[in-house]
Amino acid sequence: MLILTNHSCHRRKVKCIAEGTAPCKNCTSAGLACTYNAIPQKKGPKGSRAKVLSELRDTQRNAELVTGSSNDLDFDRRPLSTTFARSEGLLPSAFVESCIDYFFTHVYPLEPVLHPQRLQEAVVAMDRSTGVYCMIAALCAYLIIRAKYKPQVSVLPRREMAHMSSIEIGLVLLEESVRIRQGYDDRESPTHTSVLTVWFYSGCFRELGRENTAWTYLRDATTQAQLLYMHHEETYEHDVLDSPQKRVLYWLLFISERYHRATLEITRSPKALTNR
DNA sequence: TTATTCGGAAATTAAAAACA
DNA sequence: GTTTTTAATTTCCGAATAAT
Repeated sequence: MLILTNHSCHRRKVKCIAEGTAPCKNCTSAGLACTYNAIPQKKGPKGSRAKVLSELRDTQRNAELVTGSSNDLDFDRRPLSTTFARSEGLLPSAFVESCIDYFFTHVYPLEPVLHPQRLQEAVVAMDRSTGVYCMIAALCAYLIIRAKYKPQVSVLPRREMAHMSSIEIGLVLLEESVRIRQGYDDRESPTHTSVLTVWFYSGCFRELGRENTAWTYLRDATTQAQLLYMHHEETYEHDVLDSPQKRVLYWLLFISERYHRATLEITRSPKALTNR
């Protein structure tokens, strides 16, 4: 939920003494314009109230994943399905909308990589476009795995997911996106959507501790961005609506790539390895 | 002495759980 | 269905601090 708290009394934590339509006393005495520019957040509890129980389940399942005692989600070794067909009902609209809501509340303030209108357009186009479907699935996986989004039981795509940890749900979505993307080749004509998709993959795999996979996807994303001339300012001129978001995406890729490269150099170079 | 800041208690609100 | 409980945000009191 977007918060725009600009009211001086609220900021100052003082009681707003307004008399009719005139500016309030605090603003008048402080010489401030008396404006109330706030969109209040929804009050009340969010998510399941059985918080402790679901948290315990989640922690236990995640621990199992790390120790490898549960091998049914071993992403590296499990062969991907040979078909590239979409899994039935994996991205119902209620679930996607809840993810989008979370994205704009928790991720967008730090990583504004997608314009709200563009994302809504993508949701509409999801059914007929494989690339967009992959991006939305990747975004949802990214939110769950990387941004720690825990969807409410009521919005989950499948009933059996109520008994899965959030990481497991994220993995299902990530696998779906990666698998479907393998069925079509967008390398010859990368798009902003495909860059985003791969950027989300990279974030997911990094969070999962698959550094090499994350790095490969990050390089893929930067290459695509370069092919799209995202490093040229003229690229943004013809469509200004989401150009700020595209710029942010480009710079995030650029910074992450450099950072990752430096990290690899420090931790994995032959010299670093012999010094251990 | 007066003005301002801000920690946090109290009030308010809304969603989930419990109940009939 | 209604009521209760719980968990979230909002308000703003008043102590601490800064400015004059």
